[in-house]
Amino acid sequence: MVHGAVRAELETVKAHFKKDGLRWTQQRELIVETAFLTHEHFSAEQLLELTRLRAPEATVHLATVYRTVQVLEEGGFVEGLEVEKGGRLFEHVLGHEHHDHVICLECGHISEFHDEVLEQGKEFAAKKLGFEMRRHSLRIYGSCIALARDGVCPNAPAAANKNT
Amino acid sequence: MVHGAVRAELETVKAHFKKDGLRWTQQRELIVETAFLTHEHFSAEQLLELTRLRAPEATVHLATVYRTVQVLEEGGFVEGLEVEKGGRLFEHVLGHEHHDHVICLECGHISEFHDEVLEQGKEFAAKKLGFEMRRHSLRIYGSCIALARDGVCPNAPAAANKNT
DNA sequence: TTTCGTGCAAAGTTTTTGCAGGTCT
DNA sequence: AGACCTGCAAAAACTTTGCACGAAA
Repeated sequence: MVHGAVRAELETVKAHFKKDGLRWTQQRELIVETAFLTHEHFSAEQLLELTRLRAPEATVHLATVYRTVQVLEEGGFVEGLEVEKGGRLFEHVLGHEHHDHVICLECGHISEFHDEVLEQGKEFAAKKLGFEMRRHSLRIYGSCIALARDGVCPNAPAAANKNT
Repeated sequence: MVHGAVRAELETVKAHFKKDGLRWTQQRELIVETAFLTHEHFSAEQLLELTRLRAPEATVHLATVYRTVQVLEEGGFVEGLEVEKGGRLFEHVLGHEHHDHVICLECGHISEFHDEVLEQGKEFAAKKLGFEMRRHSLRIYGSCIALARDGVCPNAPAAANKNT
């Protein structure tokens, strides 16, 4: 089930592909849909699994996921997040307000937050340097919010990936 | 030539190693010295090359660099910086004031800056979330400062690595 | 039908690991 | 001597690429 906002954005992506003479294939549609439906950060491998779950009958290959995500990133539809171990994680943008990340050093869990004061501070700092800011990434590392609150890390030591 | 500040820090690192029952070998000393003498971000491979330049007679292997950098990172003597392509870059900390990074999307050049307003903003934002901040990383991507100023990217397209 | 995309497998990168011999304490 | 390190090579983990066939325009 693809609800309104996702459907609209899907059209935008489709238009973007067509504009560049790229084809809108079954695989691409599935991958993009899945990326937009996922409210988590995902690796290429996870996105593949999620896509296959949604469409077990279709054939989708990891290489295709990589290729599609690359186009999406260039188009500004998803953003990559480099992490310390393993490869990169992605998240859709889909008109989201920019947000920063809070990463638990214990379990790898990633939370998001938005702080207007910080946003203005970045804007100002970049301007002061005469630097043309295109995008930015702030990550705060420490102990999980839930860990601090409940005394328990909801994501067990071995469960850094969570896509349910 | 190892000047004062580096020498002092070297002793600190050495003490840290010994405290943990780790040995202070010729390789480790060379690698750590080199890391502290370098005022640039370096990859493991670059650190190896720099070390070999400083001590052509010694034998140092890439695996040893990785192992040493790992210990240094755990001890808080260097910090890793995940980058979009290829592996991670490192930089020594050596009592430096914390700084943020400005990365040119054209040439990959990394500049640094420090902004007290931003620092306080991060502190405040983390506190507001009840998150225990251990460290943080802010990166602003855009066009090189020098590019904006001079109209020329000082680091030619193919020269993302610069360690002189 | 022409062009582009896909699956597959192979190659590329960067980082980690097992092992046997060498070095530090 | 004993524990820890190192170089080497092989393995791992992640991503990219060449190619022949299949799908989109």
